[in-house]
Amino acid sequence: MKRGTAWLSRVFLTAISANMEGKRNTVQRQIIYGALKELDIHASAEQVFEYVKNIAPSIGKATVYRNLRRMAEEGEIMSIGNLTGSMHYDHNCHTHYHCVCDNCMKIFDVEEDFSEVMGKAYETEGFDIKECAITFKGLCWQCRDAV
Amino acid sequence: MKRGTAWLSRVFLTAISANMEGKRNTVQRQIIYGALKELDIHASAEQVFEYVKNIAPSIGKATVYRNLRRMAEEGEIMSIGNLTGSMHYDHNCHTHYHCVCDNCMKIFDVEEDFSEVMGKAYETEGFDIKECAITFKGLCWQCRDAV
DNA sequence: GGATAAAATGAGAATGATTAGCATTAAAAA
DNA sequence: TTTTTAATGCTAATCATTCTCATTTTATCC
Repeated sequence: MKRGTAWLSRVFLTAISANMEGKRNTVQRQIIYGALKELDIHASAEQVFEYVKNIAPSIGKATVYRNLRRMAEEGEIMSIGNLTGSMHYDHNCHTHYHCVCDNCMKIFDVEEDFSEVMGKAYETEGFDIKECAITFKGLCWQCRDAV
Repeated sequence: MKRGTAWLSRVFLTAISANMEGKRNTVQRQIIYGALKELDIHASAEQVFEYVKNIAPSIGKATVYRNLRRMAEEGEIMSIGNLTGSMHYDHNCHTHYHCVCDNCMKIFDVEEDFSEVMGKAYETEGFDIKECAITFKGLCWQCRDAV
């Protein structure tokens, strides 16, 4: 049973709004972006790969890693390091930060505005700051009670 | 030419002040701690290993990784992830944060106090925050002019 | 000071995450 | 439809790190 992936574009016709000049909007890329959005848990590349396998088993692991990295570089999604040893991705691209629970390892959003923090470091360090990653570690409200 | 490492304790008699109950203060551990302090560049485990090889070529890579991880767990040194893909270590243990230059990849200290930031996240997220990692990326004052 | 128990070491194999190489496939343009 | 070349899907390779385990060494006990 040989199958292509063209039929999938009907299912996963995700509107990818970023700059695509010179790039090709492949079905795989759409599926991967869609999977990240569906998962909605700051998924790791491996988690995205597992999810994608159910939709299109022919998609290779390298394609998942490649697309996630590129999408992050192009600003279409956000990459989050320093959480669990592997890279995680977030389809939510507006500036925000993260908490990781030491117990359940779930990742939570922190929506506060820390722009004054960046300005502070800029002034005193003379460092031309492009981006700022803030990661909190601790216990989420569920695990705080359970542990 | 067979040599032990006992002679080295005279050279690297670093005062390790942390809780050592049940632990053994081996010569290797002292050398590794001393190397991290000498390097003073937020070295990676690999960099520490390279430096240590010059002092005591017999010290294995696993021992360097093992000791750095343990010392960080015990609070004797500080580990810094999310910088370059590998784990870095800092003998400076008082609370502070880091800038990484995108160009020269050097790591700089940020001495500001962000405790109010942590408090803010605690209040609004209900997250019991144990630690907070803030990493800035950008260009240092040298590279800003050179690039 | 020597015997003893257990923690720590050193060497290399194993692991996990990620990337590289390359022949093949398939978007977008002509 | 043909052409161009970016993107894919394998697999092997890489990199950082941890694991395994026989051997060594530290701290303790006599």
